[in-house]
Amino acid sequence: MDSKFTFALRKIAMLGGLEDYVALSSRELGDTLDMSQQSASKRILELLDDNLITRDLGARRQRIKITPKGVEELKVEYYEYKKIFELADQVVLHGAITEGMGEGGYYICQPRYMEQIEAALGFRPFEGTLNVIVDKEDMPKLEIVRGSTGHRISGFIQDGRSFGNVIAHPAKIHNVECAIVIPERSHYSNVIEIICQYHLRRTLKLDNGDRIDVKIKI
Amino acid sequence: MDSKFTFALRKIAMLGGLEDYVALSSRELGDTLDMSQQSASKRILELLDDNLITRDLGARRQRIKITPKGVEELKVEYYEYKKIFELADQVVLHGAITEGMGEGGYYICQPRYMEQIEAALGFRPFEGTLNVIVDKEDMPKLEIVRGSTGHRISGFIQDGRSFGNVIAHPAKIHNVECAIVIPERSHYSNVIEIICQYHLRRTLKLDNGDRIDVKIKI
DNA sequence: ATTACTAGTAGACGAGTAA
DNA sequence: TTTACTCGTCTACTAGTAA
Repeated sequence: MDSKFTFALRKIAMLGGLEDYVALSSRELGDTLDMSQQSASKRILELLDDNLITRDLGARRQRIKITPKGVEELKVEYYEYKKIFELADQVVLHGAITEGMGEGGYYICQPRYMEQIEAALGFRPFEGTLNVIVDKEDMPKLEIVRGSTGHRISGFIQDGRSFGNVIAHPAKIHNVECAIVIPERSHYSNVIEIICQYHLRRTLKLDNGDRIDVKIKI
Repeated sequence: MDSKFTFALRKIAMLGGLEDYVALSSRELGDTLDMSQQSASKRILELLDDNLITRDLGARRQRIKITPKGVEELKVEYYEYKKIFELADQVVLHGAITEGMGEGGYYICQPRYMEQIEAALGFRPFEGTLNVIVDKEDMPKLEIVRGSTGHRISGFIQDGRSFGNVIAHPAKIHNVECAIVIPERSHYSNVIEIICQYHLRRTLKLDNGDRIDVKIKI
């Protein structure tokens, strides 16, 4: 799609042509597009040719409306921008609550981890983690998270058992501050573990299978 | 801003040039912009000239990063799209034109009301209101409007008669800016009164019984 | 491989103007 | 007033090619 077409389409949308016919002379369009009346008229004919707008050519003033195809074109650009600017500072993962493996909760609740988490994130986690199965289509976004810095929580050895480094990424679930924790040497997994100051299941009344959004700052 | 500049800028952003330098040859950029290597090279020079990108011209591959000015340009477009597509905060009432009761037109045209309306809505209403009988099935939507904030137009007492508070909700009929006005202490009614800068009946060629859509921002 | 110059050309634009 | 044609100009593109 030629950028000058979507540019014109966007301006028509801003003038109200998205949902309804809008009275719009070629001179007016030319003014908003910063071009002559003649060129705007030509642009309108091109948009008509490409089936991006329809037009009701009245006696005095034409009325223009964007077609469903035109709306789709605009949405494509809109979603491009969304991707650009929402990926810039946060990633939103969609998924479903699942039962904890037991493992993660025990793991992260070691005092040596807890102290560091409190220092890094500003809260002392509730004992236990909330586990979320990330939607398949959001796995690339999870990889972005894995690739980002986060806060490193150093590992240690205790009672002959080795606890590895963990990366904590600050996040929010329904505006509740939390963090997702990922072992530094993690294998590929579609389950993420979330720690929080509060008991998330109780606070947000979550049950297994419930769907949630996890917003992660990166 | 020329649309072809923001187009190129957007593609560079999608390739990762928003936050960091991204290795991007003129041929690659040409491919994503659907133009020749030569034109892409020229486009890069133009963007540099306009201070929209900076560039680290290494021995083998140049690396490109969008400047703060370039980010601003992109954000302007992003917010334009947001405005276009998130105008979904509206209620559309369907109904039919009816004869004014006379009452409303006299009521709202009091200068004390008019001044406030002009200040709140940005237009001085034409004297008289357009009355619309709202479809029965849209009455729940009308209740949503009544429940929303709107602009309060304060009442007053004049010539021993009391004029109560009125709530004005900005609206559009076929893309013409207007507002529906509802007395704060209104009884249940399926007729709404609409004020507008223009004579709506004449401007939109409306007769009693004609059906219209009223889009109300909430 | 790159980047980017020059030269030639297609097409985009605006002025004039008709309907 | 509109919309939109023709036509001349000038810009924007690509091909060829140098560095």
